Amino acid sequence: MVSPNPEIPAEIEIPDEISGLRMTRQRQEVYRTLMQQRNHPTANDVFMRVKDRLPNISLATVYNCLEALVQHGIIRQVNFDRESSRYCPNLSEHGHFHDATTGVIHDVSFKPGINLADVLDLPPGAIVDGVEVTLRGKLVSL
Amino acid sequence: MVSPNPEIPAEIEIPDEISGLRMTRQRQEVYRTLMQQRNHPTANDVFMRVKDRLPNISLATVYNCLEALVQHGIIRQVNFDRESSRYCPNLSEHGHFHDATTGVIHDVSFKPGINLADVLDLPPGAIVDGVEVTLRGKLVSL
DNA sequence: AATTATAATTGGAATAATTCTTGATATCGT
DNA sequence: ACGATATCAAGAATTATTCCAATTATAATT
Repeated sequence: MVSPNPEIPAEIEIPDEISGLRMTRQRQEVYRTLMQQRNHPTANDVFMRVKDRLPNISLATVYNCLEALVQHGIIRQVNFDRESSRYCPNLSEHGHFHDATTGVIHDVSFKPGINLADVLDLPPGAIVDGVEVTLRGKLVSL
Repeated sequence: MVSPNPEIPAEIEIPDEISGLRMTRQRQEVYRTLMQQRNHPTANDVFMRVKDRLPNISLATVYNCLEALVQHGIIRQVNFDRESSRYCPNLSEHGHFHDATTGVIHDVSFKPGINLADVLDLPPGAIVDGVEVTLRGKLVSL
């Protein structure tokens, strides 16, 4: 069931509910923003973008929406050191390369057939349910 | 050259200088704490422990010392989501497994011969100078 | 050893991201 | 439509960390 609201252009159609989460107008717009601008925005970035479509939305609501989406496994929250959290709709298992010169964050996938747990010496009995791989460095032109 | 100060028990002897960083009394005590209690303390944890030996030390100084030690590659700063930073004197390349039930953080090393860059599809031209691998999960008794 | 220069330390104020609170709105089930 | 529940908005509160200005300690120079 897609949203019938004519105000919402159909570029990206967002269901009324995802993984049991009711997709309110605010959550839709937050989610749409992440789907459209895949450059790992912060909560504040999302807030500014969403305001074009929902001028009355508050930053607290953006935080609430992002949290709800993260909680329901619809998006991922990404942290670099102590900087503001960033959000990303790419659910495939991947890491992030943070280019120090441009500040751009690149998604980094694992080579085919690689399972991170296989290359690590985990403590016995460890059941992993979340992995974060973060690389920092420079991107030089070849 | 080790510290001749008789107030400092010799359990762990700390040089006057490490990697070009002058080891003041405060930096020594901060570093000693990390070497002795290897459970990834926060700045505040370190502060409370160091106060036993240096009752006048300030939290700002602990932050300054930790930053100086990190900057000089003497210790590592570890971040879990948006929690307070934690600090760790284990300089070998390793990741961290965060046990959700106990809150304990376990160091996780790579299996021998594994180079993280080899299992990732890095963007072309990427020069990596810092890696962080964080796992979250549970530790079950076998 | 005294003097100057430089670096480190303190304590408190300032900052920034995020969370909390409360009252208003919207949505759902009956 | 009605009451119960969930969500939202606005701003206050919180928390980790950084900044600042004044003092103290260390190092370098004479």
